[in-house]
Amino acid sequence: MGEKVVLMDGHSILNRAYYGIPMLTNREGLHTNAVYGFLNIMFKIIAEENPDYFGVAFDMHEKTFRHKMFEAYKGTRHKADPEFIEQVPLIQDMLKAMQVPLFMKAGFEADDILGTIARISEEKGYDVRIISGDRDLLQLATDKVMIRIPKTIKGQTTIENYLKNDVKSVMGVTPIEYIDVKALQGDSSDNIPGVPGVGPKTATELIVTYKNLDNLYAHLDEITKKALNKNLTENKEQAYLSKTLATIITDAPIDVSFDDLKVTNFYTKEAYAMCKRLEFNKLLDRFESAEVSTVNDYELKFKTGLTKQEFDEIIDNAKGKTVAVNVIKHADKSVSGIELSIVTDEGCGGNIFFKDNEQLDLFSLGSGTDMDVFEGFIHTLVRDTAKLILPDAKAFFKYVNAEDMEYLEGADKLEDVYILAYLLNPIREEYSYDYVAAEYLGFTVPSVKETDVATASLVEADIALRAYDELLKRLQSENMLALYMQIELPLTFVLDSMEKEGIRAEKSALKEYGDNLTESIVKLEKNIYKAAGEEFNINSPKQLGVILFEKLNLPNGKKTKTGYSTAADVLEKLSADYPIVNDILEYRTLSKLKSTYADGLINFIKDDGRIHTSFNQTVTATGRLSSADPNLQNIPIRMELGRLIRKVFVPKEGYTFVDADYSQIELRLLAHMSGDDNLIEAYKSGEDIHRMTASKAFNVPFDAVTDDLRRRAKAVNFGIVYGISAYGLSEDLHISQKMATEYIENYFKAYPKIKSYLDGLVAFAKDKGYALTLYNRRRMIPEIKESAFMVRQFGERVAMNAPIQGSAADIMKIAMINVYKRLKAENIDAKILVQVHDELLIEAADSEVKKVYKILEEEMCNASKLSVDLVVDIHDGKNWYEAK
DNA sequence: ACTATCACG
DNA sequence: ACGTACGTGATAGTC
Repeated sequence: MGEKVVLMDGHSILNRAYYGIPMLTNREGLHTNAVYGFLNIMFKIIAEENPDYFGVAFDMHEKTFRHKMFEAYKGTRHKADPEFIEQVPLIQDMLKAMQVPLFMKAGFEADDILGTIARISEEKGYDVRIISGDRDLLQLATDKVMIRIPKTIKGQTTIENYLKNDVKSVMGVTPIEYIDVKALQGDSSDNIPGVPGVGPKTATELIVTYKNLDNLYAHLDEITKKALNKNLTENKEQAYLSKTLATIITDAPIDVSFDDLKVTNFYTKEAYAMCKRLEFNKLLDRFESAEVSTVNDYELKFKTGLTKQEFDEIIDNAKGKTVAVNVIKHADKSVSGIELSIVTDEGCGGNIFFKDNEQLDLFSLGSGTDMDVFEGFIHTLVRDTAKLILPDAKAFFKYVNAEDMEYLEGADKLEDVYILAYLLNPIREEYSYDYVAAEYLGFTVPSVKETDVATASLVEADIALRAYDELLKRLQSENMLALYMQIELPLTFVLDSMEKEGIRAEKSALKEYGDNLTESIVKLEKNIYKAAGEEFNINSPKQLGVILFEKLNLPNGKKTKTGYSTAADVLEKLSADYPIVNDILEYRTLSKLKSTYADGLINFIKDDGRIHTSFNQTVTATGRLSSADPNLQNIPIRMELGRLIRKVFVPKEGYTFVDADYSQIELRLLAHMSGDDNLIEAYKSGEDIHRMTASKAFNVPFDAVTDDLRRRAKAVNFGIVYGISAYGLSEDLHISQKMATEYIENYFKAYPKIKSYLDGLVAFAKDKGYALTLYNRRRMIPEIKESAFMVRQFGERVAMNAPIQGSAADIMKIAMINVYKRLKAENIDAKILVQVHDELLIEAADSEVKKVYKILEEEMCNASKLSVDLVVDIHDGKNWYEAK
């Protein structure tokens, strides 16, 4: 077997990949789908061919010399997406990093380079494979030169292979004749004019008969079709010109050194770093992990697994210093315990592991001797350091006792690195230390997967220490320092308090609620099976779809990617005519309540009888909090049956729930931020805002607004806040898009400044790439610069929504901090337990309820001074149901 | 790991 | 023509 040369057509494969793979972007906002697809095709080919020589050819520029000669035909060539163009240098850099030779030559297309190298290779007796997405290359096929055309359909890549004979059997002409076919039929994407009126079929027929242009024109008189004959005659010159354009040059003046083409090692450290940067995590497996540590300048100088004595010394050394501290609870199958890592600003650091035989409980640390030592270390770190740099302050607080927490709150010596990173770009999935290292320090560091937990926790501390200064600087230059110092950082203490406090939930009541549900569910199940004529899994949308739309033949409206849609809005349309559908809807409701709430919540009730959720501060794109494990921000309320669950949330004995929620805070913010006089006046009048909107937008006297009209106006108000679209509104109100458009126009007529305000938000985001809230919180909107219409429109809606939703979040956070501080300062026996975006739930000693009302009212209303008043509704009760 | 669905603001 | 309201998290089923 001779040696093998594999050549890739860079642009064309990149282009195939671009259109074949869904859009991907990395955290820098670089588009990477084409690069990713290219590499996958490349690896597949290399695995199949195992070549001795490998290279990739690129066009020098979008328009090459040969085509510049014929400027006239340029018009048909449509401009490539910027998202594609951006990836050309990326793949070239990647290939260079992989030691793959690139071929480019001014004045020649990639085709010419491929043709030339293929010819030389064949002359040397090598087998040649050319990988391209372009059938033009077929003219290069011989018995030794195979053209391979990959096609990616639904993620599956199949490859068409053409040797000389394959071209003949598939295209009907030989590779050489194929040039003349192209000359006749033309190719608009390649600016080859061809002969008017001659398409692929006629062109092939003609060349099959006459073999080439010369012979065709020599026998022109044999062409009996009048129009065809005329076209060929009149466009003879253009046909020959087209042939020149279509012919791939095989003797381009390029130096081909087969030494350079020799395949060496693709998996270099540079390539590894690039894959990391582009976030091609699946490809990283191909690299030996030994490369990792040598990728860049990062070096971990500290040791893991220190003894108590060794760590003692390091802690001693840390006194009075700036220290990064990281605590990781580590629950492996074999060992459970805590990793404690610290790094000081004077180059000292280390890690120690505290083994715990029993399962660690966050809310009551074990009392073994090891735990005593651990607690001693934490105490010293809290009290005796000058500054604490924490990757995740709230997580750290879980290991700090109440007294030390008091001290910390007053000490002003904290930085939270992940909050800093979150504020700089809140749309990240996560803020892991390897992200911070790569984004803000330019280091590639081993991720937890690539190393062990101990090392990872130490690296995390190290990165936190190295990064916080840079992060603060960036925050300052973006005018976000106040947001960080006055809102987010103080809030960590409030959230910590809420999480530690938890909320009491009655296990027995929850159990009873669940049992009642089960009874109803069983009955519904029976009905459904009977109506369906068989038993099936009602929870499976797939099986349900088959039963409803195939077996029972119900009229089906919408479809999803995977099959029939059985979503509630689809089923609701059918429920009037088919009783089974009603039962299914009810079954859905009940099983949701049972699985997520009744059964779900019971597992979260701890020994103290309370549920301790996590309020996440670095999750949402807009600045809101989120709640998880369990989510206490989506406890049912809209339907009575679900709402009853709130009765299991109760205050401890002698205490009462006080619940306060902002009235229409987002709409009030819209009034303030847009400065629309009509909306501001509407609020100042104190009238029902939806009724007012209906009256103004639908041109009806205020008192004549019907409930239905009010409902529609309310939907428009919501729509405005979401970043209005006629489609969305029409779906929501079940009206035509035309009607919805009319509603929106009327709305903007009623509130003219809102229109210009929203337009301004979109323009701002288009210009800057982000949106801002009242308190300078930033939301990146990369979508707004995309060329894909849908994506860009989404970006525009986000640009309208983020400032409103985000400002409401800012204000609520300020209110939380102030309420928290007031309760503390005035020594009131009451604690904030839960926040639900515009609502605060407080557990107050019965005797303190009145004071708590006052504090909530004052602090929530005065959290921000707007041109319309902030209004708060407050209730109290002996459970969450009553208090709301 | 991904999709569909549905609970909340 | 494109085919969606903004922001979350949990569950069950499917691959």
